[in-house]
Amino acid sequence: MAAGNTHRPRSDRRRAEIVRAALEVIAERGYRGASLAAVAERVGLTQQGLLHHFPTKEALLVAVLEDRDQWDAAIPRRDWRLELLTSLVEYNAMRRGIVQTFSALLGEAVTEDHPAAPYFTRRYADVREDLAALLRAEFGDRLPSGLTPERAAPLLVAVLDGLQYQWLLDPDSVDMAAAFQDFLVLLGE
Amino acid sequence: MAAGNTHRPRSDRRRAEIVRAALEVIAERGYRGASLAAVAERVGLTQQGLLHHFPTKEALLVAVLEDRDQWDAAIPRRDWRLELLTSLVEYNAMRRGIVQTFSALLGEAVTEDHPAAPYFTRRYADVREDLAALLRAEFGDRLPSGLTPERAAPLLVAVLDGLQYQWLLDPDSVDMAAAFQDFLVLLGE
DNA sequence: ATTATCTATAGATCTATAGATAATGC
DNA sequence: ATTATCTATAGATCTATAGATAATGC
Repeated sequence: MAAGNTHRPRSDRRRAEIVRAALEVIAERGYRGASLAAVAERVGLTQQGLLHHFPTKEALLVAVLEDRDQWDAAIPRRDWRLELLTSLVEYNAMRRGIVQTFSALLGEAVTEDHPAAPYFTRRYADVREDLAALLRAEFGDRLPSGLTPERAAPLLVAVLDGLQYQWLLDPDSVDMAAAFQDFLVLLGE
Repeated sequence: MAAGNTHRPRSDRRRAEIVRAALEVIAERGYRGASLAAVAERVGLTQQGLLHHFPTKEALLVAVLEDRDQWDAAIPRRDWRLELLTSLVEYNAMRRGIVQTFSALLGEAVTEDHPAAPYFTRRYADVREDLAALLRAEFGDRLPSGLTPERAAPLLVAVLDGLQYQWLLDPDSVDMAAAFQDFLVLLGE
């Protein structure tokens, strides 16, 4: 029901190429600054050729956001553990591009009527909920520090995002993985 | 030596009006999305009239960033205390516009060659340093949790920034001030 | 005189539509 | 036949420059 991507394999491959190129261009220039022509050029198409696969710029953005969800879905968020978060941060430190794409999009999403705003709003609500569940599974109704899982969850998300910005601006001064580990110790003791 | 703004008071007032309008437009559309015409219209000028006061769009951005530094400088960062940070967060929760402006700029600043990137890189290095000094003054060389001030500082910055994004996206679901207070408890016990 | 503002405009972009041609898959 | 891609182009913008006019301050 959700699929429908076994027929037209050629087209699907093209779309995947375009989405990947869009991720790159958004990392470099943000969504508003990303031109369809720049994305098209990266896959050897004209801008009009690209619009055959995605009828509008916004449709391309939607595909980019869905693509990210698929990555994450490799491991259902319900099954996350704290150690998994640590390795996620370590993994992210090795793929600057993708971190930059989504940090740039998050920043833009707080401006008025941004097409990615509903996505991020929903996503963060979900992530907070899932992380609270994770913390409850790990620690019960109170963390060692006395916080409830529901109050710790937004802090966990904030640390993850906030560290990314500091790291992107100055990778040599900020050790994302070590800092995140410090925060986990804080939460857990 | 740094001043030179007592003569031409009329011009300075105009520039201040323009900077304020620019803050608003950047909050709504980001820097790349903010057109000089939109800023000009807000102060009753043509776009070309605005360029008399700021010769380029980038010069206007620089003025916006300097304006922010002046706000902060009302209380020198060296004199900050933890309680002051708490009231800063409470204050920020009452001025969404300015938070939105700088959250949008921070997001854009991680894209390539963004004119605000050097500003944020330097600023965060400074803020981390000053917050480490603050924590050392408050707790000594080890926080109660065992962290050094230098390791706690980037977490503090990350929580401040990260909470702002969650709050901007969904103010009803995130109590910025309460969450920040929770984090301070975590740090201090 | 100097400063502030305006009109006119060059020169780049950008997204999206229309319609023609080339390539692919039954 | 259908899908993919291209050329041509409309219609908006955008920043910045040039040069004229209006307002201000000695």
